[in-house]
Amino acid sequence: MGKRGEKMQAEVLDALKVSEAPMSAYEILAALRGAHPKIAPTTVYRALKALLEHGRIHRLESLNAYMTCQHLHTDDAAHPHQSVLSICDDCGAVDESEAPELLASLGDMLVKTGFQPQRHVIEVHGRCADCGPERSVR
Amino acid sequence: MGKRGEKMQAEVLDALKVSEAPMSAYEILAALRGAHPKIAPTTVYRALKALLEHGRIHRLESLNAYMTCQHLHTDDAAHPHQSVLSICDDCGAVDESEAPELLASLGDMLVKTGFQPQRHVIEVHGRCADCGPERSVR
DNA sequence: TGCAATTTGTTACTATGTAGCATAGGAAAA
DNA sequence: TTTTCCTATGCTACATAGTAACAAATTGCA
Repeated sequence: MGKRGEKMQAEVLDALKVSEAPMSAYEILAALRGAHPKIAPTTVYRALKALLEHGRIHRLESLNAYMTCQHLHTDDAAHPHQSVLSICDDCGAVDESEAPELLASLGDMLVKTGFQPQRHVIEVHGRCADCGPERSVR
Repeated sequence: MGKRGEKMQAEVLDALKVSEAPMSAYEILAALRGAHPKIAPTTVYRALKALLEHGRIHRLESLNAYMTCQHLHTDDAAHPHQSVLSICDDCGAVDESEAPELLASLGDMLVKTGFQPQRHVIEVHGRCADCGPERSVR
């Protein structure tokens, strides 16, 4: 296993940890420009790919953005998993929940039709508790 | 209500109906080049937006692509709804299922945390019945 | 030390989506 | 019928997201 990529991955992960909301790849790129003036998109995407494979981050398909995985990670235990992501369209905050029964019943339903599930994308848009019920004024 | 947009929308919808698999906006653009040599992306995106709002098509967030809604539509009844989309990564076919109980329990779970759901994105990647269980050779 | 493997840099490109403004054509009022 | 207005479309340009291909550098190991 190559360890050389880990420095860049750590910097990308730090950028994501600092941010409240998910970041697009190009926002990460901009954040790293300070330390690496010549950094290119390719470098960021390579780090993101590795982090995704290790389950350290999630990609938000409906936002084209990335966030850190909120579940516990020991340094060496890579554990990719399936989550439900709830996205506040008002403040941009995203929360991650596990819902094993729900995923199981979703899987069961599809298996009955002959479909073999491999990856779930479950993203719910709405308003988070902090932003409260629909306000007319934003 | 303006009716002028409907011609373009119908042509986009037809292109999607003809296709087995979902199409990207630019594939639709290419398909319409025959009838409209000078068509620009903007036009296609405007038609897609209107069709989405009327529930005639779905956007696949994890593919950046669009497909027709497989549920019945009378010509005037616009009924946007929430579906589960199962996407075959082998042949590209997408199937749409309704799962009201599942969506309800997902919603309930989030509401308990104070989150107010407004739009669900549920896309499951895997292999469809036709493509069968995992083949080593593709 | 020197070779092999892999990361990173670099350039260029493809894909996806939007802004802004001019124009045209239909609906509705005069 | 003619004018006015609203909105769809055409059009140019741009913004954002992601990838390919190859060169240069760095590390591990013989």
